[in-house]
Amino acid sequence: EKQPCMSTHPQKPLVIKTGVQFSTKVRLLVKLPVDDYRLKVKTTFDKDLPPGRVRQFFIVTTTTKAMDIEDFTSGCLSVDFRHALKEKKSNSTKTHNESLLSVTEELHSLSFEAHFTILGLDIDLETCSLPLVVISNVSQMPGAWASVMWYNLLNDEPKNLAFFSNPARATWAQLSEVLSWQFSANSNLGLNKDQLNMLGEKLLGQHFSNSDQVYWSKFWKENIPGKPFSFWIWLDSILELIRKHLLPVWNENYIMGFVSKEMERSLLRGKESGTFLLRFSESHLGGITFTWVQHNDYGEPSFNSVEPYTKSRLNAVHFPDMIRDYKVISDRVVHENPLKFLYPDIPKDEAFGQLYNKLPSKVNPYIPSTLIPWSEMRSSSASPPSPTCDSPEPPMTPGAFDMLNKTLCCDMDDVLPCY
Amino acid sequence: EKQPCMSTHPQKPLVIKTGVQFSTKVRLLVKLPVDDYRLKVKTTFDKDLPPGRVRQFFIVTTTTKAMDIEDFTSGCLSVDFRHALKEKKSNSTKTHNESLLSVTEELHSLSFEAHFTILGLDIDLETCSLPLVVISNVSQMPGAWASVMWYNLLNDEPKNLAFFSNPARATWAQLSEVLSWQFSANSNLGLNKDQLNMLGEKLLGQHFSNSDQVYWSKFWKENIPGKPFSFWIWLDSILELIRKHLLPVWNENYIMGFVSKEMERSLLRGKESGTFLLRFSESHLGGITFTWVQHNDYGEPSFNSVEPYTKSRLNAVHFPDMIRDYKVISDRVVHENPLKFLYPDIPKDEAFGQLYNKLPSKVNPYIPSTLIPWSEMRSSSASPPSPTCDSPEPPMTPGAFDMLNKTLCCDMDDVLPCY
DNA sequence: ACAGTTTCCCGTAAATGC
DNA sequence: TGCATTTACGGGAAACTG
Repeated sequence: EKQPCMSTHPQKPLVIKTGVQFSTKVRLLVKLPVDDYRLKVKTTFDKDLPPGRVRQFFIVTTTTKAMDIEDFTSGCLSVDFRHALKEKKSNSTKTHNESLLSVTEELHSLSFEAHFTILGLDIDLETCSLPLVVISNVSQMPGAWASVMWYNLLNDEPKNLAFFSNPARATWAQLSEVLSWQFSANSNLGLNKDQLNMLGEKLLGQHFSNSDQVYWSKFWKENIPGKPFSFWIWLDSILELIRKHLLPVWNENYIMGFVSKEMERSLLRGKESGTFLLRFSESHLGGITFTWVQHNDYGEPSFNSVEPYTKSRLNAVHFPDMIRDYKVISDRVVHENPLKFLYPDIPKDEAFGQLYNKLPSKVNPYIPSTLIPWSEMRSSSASPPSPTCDSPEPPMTPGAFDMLNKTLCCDMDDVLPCY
Repeated sequence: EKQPCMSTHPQKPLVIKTGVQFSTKVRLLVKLPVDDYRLKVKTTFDKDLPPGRVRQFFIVTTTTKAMDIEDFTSGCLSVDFRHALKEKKSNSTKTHNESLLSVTEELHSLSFEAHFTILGLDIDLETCSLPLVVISNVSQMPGAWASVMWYNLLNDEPKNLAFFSNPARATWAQLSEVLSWQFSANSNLGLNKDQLNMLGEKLLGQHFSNSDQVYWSKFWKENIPGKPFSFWIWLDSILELIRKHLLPVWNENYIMGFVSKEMERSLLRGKESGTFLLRFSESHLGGITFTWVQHNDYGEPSFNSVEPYTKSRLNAVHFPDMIRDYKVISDRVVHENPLKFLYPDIPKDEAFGQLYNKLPSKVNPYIPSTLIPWSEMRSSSASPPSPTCDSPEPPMTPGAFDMLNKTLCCDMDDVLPCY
């Protein structure tokens, strides 16, 4: 009969951080015959304390408020709350050992009650929020949001606060839809088939089908083999990177993002030298890199990926400007920007032109100085470079790339062996 | 008889931010005959509310606590408090108009009381802190600290909470000592005569003496002519820059810092090309720049200052590395780093060598990429450059500097005209 | 409308608890 | 001791308030 709404973190409802205000709204969906009746709603946190809860919280703000007419045409009654939660420091003897759940898997709820008497009848109204996750620091947000997504994707019983003691599995068909939705919820663009395919391989291995199941632990708890973070922590770091630093570039669909290194190479192999694509780092949290292809005199391709840019660098330099200004220097000569065509064949400035920041062209007494992204490559001593300074745009020395490829082959972590 | 101590912000005692804990300690300096007596100390904020106070605060934590034996050898009694303050939202009618003082000029106090009876005598003990400034955001810290310094430098009456309704003036002799102390309190190095002289000229004009007086308003309230900030706000931004980004460089005395542009040029004029010095920006808050001298073929010096580096860039790149890696590029040729000798004649690497960050030398599959500070200079079309690429370290083209000097002359804000 | 001031709350670092 | 979780609070930005 009553319908509660919750609003906390803008895009992350159902997660509540202690000490941070959140709003709730309760609406009475039936029209009472007496609309001037002072109908009081009382809010209770964890009214029916579920078993296995270690932490207890209470509402530090007003818990009781009278309903009011929300909309004069309908005469609907509603009430808005502005709450905040605090942990009850219980010196309880029960330790965390009984539940192997982490705090972000602990589900809570908010109950709303109202009592009134009409025509001699005592009426009790009660409603309850969807399960909530309570965190104490934003660093717990990724885990909390993972729980909210997983619960609402897979739970079909009502108010199943013990869901994570035995969490259901998601089929890839279900999960991939949610993942794409996470991107479209944070931007204007979801994930396409190819991107989802790469993510599916990451979770399920080379050959998988839509009906394959993903375990909650594989999604959130267990680290990706060889990496110090789980699948969702990795993916969420990318969502945050997009939100904070790459929104226009992502919205324009200029970031291929999720592409395996095998695929990356096979895509770039046949393209013109200087063709590049943007890809999220699989080894660093919240990193983006570009890979470009360069063909040597014999037409053999080599692939180069720049060290991923993370938020600390993107705070200092605008990402499209990085692409515009990227320089390779060898032997004191600044080579032409090796990034020429965004895959498949869009001239760089045509794609990114409208995203560049204006250069500070104001006349000022200082020599303008910026931080530019650059890479220094040393040519191998066997083939000393002869930079053609007279040429306005000297090509990269093949020697530099030979050397580079040798280096690249030393580490198999994030790069394919060079054949 | 009792001696209170206050501890708030590490280096900024007597400033209290609402909602942030601070500690106090009260020590009984006389030894009472009964040392097991439960002597309770009560804390009150603004016990004797001074007139003209618009804001009222109260202590949200424990205000009363029993003294304890601090030191068993002396048997001294003392008590430690951990307090926090909150504003009393008084719906008082008195507005802020009666006092033209800003909140950081409003002085408050903390009182400590204890009562006991001994041998039939009622004894009241009471003591009180030095005047306090209460702020609600760290952005008010510079103003608050200015008040604390000025009060403690110049007030000689006891507990003069109305001090800022008619603040005394400081002689330059007094003030310069305090300013130097601010630097030595934040680092290992105070200010020398030359640096203080530049600051004195900024406040008092070209010719001044130690007995000249500085007005409080000139020190803190009024903006420096032509600038959107006052003297202290400017100086404090530099203290913060040093604390957060330049501590080792400052401690080594490598930052001349406070030097007028006239002086800068006269110092560099006679020095070898590539001699540079480090100076704080006078036009940007919390900025540092380097100026180097370059002599052309006729022996005429030109001076170049790079756009000041502020915290956002220093967050991304370590300052000594900026000096090591600074590059000037013209016509696709990277010139030798123009910074060679730290004034007067210390080879750059000898001075900064031990301050450089290690370059990430780890082998990884990515092309290492860093942000480098660089300036691009275009040579004038009249004298096309002929970069000598065969020379391992090509000198800067004179043409580039001619062009640059023309540009420099356009703006008189922060640079001298070129003669 | 606006400037001075406070509130809000993220994000890093430190402290705490198990 | 190490890891999980909470607390602390600086700092940027929004909200408030005369």
